[in-house]
Amino acid sequence: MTELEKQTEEKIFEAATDVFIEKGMDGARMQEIADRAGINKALLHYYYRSKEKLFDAVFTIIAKQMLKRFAPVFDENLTLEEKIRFYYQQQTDFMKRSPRLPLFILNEVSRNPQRVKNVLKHMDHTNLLKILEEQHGDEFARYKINRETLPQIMTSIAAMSIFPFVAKPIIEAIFEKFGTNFNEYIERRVDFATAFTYNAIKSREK
Amino acid sequence: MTELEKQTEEKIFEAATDVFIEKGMDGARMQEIADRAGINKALLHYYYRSKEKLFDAVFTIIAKQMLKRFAPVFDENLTLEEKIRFYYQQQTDFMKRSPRLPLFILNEVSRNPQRVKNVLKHMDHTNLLKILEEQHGDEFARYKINRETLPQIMTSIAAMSIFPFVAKPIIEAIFEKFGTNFNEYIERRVDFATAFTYNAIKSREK
DNA sequence: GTCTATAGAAGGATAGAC
DNA sequence: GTCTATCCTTCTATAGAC
Repeated sequence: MTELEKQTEEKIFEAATDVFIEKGMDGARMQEIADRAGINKALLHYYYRSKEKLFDAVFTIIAKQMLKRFAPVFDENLTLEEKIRFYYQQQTDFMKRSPRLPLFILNEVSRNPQRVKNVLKHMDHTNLLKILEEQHGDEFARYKINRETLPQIMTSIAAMSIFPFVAKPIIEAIFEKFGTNFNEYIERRVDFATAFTYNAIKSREK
Repeated sequence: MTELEKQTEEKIFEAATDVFIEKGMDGARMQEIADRAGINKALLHYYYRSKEKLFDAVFTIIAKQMLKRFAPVFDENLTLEEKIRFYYQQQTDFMKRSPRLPLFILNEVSRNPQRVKNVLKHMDHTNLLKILEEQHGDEFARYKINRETLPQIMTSIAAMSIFPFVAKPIIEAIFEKFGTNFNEYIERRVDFATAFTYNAIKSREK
């Protein structure tokens, strides 16, 4: 593959990424992707046979990149509270730069649930739970974190960080009526969510 | 307006609601709406001039119905904990019946933020904050709930209840690997979220 | 590998008969 | 009010020249 080929393919891929995230699969137009890439429609089909295949390529890469960012959560040198904070920080930083991305993924995954399975298929997940249990076994016992409550806690943490960006237009509209500023709210989000979550977990102790 | 007219218009509206929620504005097809309503495309345009206007009608009604369901949260006979539980219960019951609805709304609102403002425009919102402050002034003081932390708490509560349904395909795929069942998880969600949230709030006391 | 031109299908919208 | 037939635009995809 020559340098020029790679350049073109990459330009197409980047343009497609932008347009798909902005408009979704159904709303995206091959013409717009071609325009943004500075080439014509025919060339899109030369590199990627169809809109569907182009979308799949974009979606797979994006989803895998998102997953990769959170491996450091399993860093053993962090306390449980630090892990929680680290996760919130990573998510928030990421979504401040790509605010439309979470909704895009939720959307397309909902329309085609098979996509998630394809992405997760090649991930080493079997040990993640064990790693957490080994690193924080005593805390898990003290706070009654088990195979029943851990899913509740983890989805709550994901929810707390992702939802504000997914529901941004609604939150902004409501905040406007009460004189609250969305950006200031986000600036405080990591601190608040970390304390809120960790306090909730700690108070499970009896 | 005759009974038959109303019947047809309603059949169209209901079919459109189903299709729009399932496919979104971009993915929906007038032909499919006509088929499901048992009429032809021309009649769609007779009642609603365009796809856009049909969509607007559907979206406005749905959004207003959703908002209406939560007025009882401001019932003065409930304690703060009961209010939180009531909200989680309402949301969860609602989304168990219409699981695709929250993502639909988030999606379309994100693509056209003006829609939220149109829906909120006719709502009496100015007093909601005052009502809450009057009913729970002492708890607000004790737990340091103010105009800065209340938005954090309320978005957290919304997140905890809505996110599991919005991210259902992802959560299900991950749960599957760990042998967790989504429906059982949801059955426990109201209890867990209520305790989690209320504990987090209480632990703000110093 | 990249372009122009166009095929072919689908979708929204309308005209006109009943 | 409801239908059939059709217009017109838009979109994906391909053929063929360079």
